[in-house]
Amino acid sequence: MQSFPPDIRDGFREVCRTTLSASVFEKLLSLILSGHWKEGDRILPERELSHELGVGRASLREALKALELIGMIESRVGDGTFVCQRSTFLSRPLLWAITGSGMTRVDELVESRLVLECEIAAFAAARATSDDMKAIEMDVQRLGSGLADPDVLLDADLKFHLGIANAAHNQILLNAVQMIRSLMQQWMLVTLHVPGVGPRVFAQHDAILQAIRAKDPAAAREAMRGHLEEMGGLLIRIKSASAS
Amino acid sequence: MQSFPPDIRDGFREVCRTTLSASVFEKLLSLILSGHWKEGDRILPERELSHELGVGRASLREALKALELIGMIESRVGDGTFVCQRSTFLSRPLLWAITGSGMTRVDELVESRLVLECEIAAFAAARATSDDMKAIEMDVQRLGSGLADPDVLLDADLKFHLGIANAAHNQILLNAVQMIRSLMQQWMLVTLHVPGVGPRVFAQHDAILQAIRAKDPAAAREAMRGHLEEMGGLLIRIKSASAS
DNA sequence: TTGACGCAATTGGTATGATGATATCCTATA
DNA sequence: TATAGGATATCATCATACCAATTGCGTCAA
Repeated sequence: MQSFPPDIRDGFREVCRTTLSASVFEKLLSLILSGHWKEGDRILPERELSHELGVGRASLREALKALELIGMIESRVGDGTFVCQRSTFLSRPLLWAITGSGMTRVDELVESRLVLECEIAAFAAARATSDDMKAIEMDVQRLGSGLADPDVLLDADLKFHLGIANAAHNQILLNAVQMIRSLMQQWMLVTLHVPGVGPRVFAQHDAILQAIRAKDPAAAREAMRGHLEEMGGLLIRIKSASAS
Repeated sequence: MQSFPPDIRDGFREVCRTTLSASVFEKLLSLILSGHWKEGDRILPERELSHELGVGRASLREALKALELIGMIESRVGDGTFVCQRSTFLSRPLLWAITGSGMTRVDELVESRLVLECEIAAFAAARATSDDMKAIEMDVQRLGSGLADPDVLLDADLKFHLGIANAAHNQILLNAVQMIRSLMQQWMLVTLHVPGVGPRVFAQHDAILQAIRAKDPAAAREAMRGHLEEMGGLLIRIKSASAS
């Protein structure tokens, strides 16, 4: 792993122009982002890690806590510290920004989704590989066979849209979709509980899939637009009905 | 079995189901996001604040450090702790994700911008208020009168695009534009140094402005698309030329 | 009067040790 | 064999002490 000279402490300290905690934070961050520590991995106990890095436990804890608060790692008492899914930490700051400024407007979320995912569907139609197609097809099938269970529906729907975003081969847009999706998550489930919505979603997903399979960007864009407009409209109606 | 003596801390602790640092973090976060603490404000010294909240200094520091690492506050030894500008912290986690995973693909940034800002321009044309228009017009003028200085160009360009995103009246999309912009910032300056680009940008900005003023969404979308495609293409050519 | 020097107070940065709470694993006993 | 209990590992929190950097004030000399 890290083969440092006997005295890691001095070498480590020389590098740090800012504070120790910040250096530790950056080091841990890069270890996670580079994939050296993967999702679900358990990282060393605080005491060992602090000894290994040659810093006090307080400094290490400040870095760890920062990582935890932005959602990159999770600490469980008596168990250890674990790396979280990559998608969660991206959405959190945005979530703060939205909720913190009191702007939890559903219509803005729906609109943002429309802007992003229509074009993403078009890109996917132009760029999807056969592996991408297989993944998307599987999600459509899974949704079709789980119409009874809203939880399965929610998950299959999520995977479907992420699969398409993945097929668009643009990391930035993929991240954006993930963020918006996690912001909408709470309301999605409400929509999927409405009777008759499941089969409708299935049909629309299938239409989108066909357009992508046919490598027809314009058709994919319009199919996605129809899907999102209908579901978004339903969501907004439910929201305004429950508010009044 | 045994009853604890009345203690102020118990009330605070009972509320927190998570950890103490997380509670403190959320409390401070809301104080900043709600505007109770404004940009540039100096917040209480650690010792006083920890005493005020009834938590140990270590716990408070973990929360403060997290806020500092995501760019919301800044600590200076012997001076104090201050609230940063709001715009910086939004993009940081995404910045880490992009740079950390080695995906610094300019073409993806350009493409993402295209997807977002074309529709945003259309929304702006439909929704801009007279105040929005004034702000946008001012930025166009400022760019026109500062063609000689790339730094002014960069700033006026940024303000122009943010002004339009603001006029679209969608917080989510505004945040998205801010993020992508800060990711591109380093390369934007290179583009604006190319001779002849300044006047070209000015003309295109003006065209977009006219379309928005005319409340013509389709024209605004196409004007923005033309602008971004030309500048994006230029940027990609510069990047690939310097890479080879 | 004014400038420079220096000391003390303030404030964040770091380290350490102690104590508590909780999850996991192992062992002993019924 | 199954369950209860303890041993252990691990994070959570606090108190304290000391270090380092900055600020500000007061003193002293020109």
